[in-house]
Amino acid sequence: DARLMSHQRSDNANPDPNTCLGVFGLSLYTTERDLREVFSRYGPLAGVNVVYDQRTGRSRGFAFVYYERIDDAKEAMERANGMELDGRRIRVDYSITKRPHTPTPGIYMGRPTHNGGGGSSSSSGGGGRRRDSYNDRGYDRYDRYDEYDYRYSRRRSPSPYYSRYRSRSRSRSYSPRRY
DNA sequence: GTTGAGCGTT
Repeated sequence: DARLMSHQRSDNANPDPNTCLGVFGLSLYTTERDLREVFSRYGPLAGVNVVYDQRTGRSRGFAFVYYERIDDAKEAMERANGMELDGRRIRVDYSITKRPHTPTPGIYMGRPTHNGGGGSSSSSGGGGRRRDSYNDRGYDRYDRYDEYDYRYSRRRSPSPYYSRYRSRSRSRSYSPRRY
């Protein structure tokens, strides 16, 4: 099939050039500051994010480095890939994902359809909001959340356990006075 | 101060 060779599609092995680089194989002790020092050689950075394990709080051994210019990202990719950092051979590539996922609200994601006119609401909910191929490629689902109405995400009153715990520790902190 | 495949939250 000749068409297979015709144009190269970006997949996980061949991400498209991007201002966001994924850096893998890091030492657990490599910090964002360390990464800044190294990667800012190739151009001004827009940000650095080491990915931490949520439970332990320690580095998961990879990070994302954001450049302001793609050309700098490209150069950094070529020069820093395979370099040794804190005793580890690091792998640098264009990131396939662009951002941390926005924490899932766990609730209704639609917009309230406050139709002022009050007519017959026929096709408001369903399928109309397809964007483009953006979402398919792991680009931001982010913006969608920006339009999100946070009134619906507000939590209910704090759990009874919390208040009990509070009052107990509170009362404990009152040290009984001696005479 | 574990390693080591791996694309994401504080």
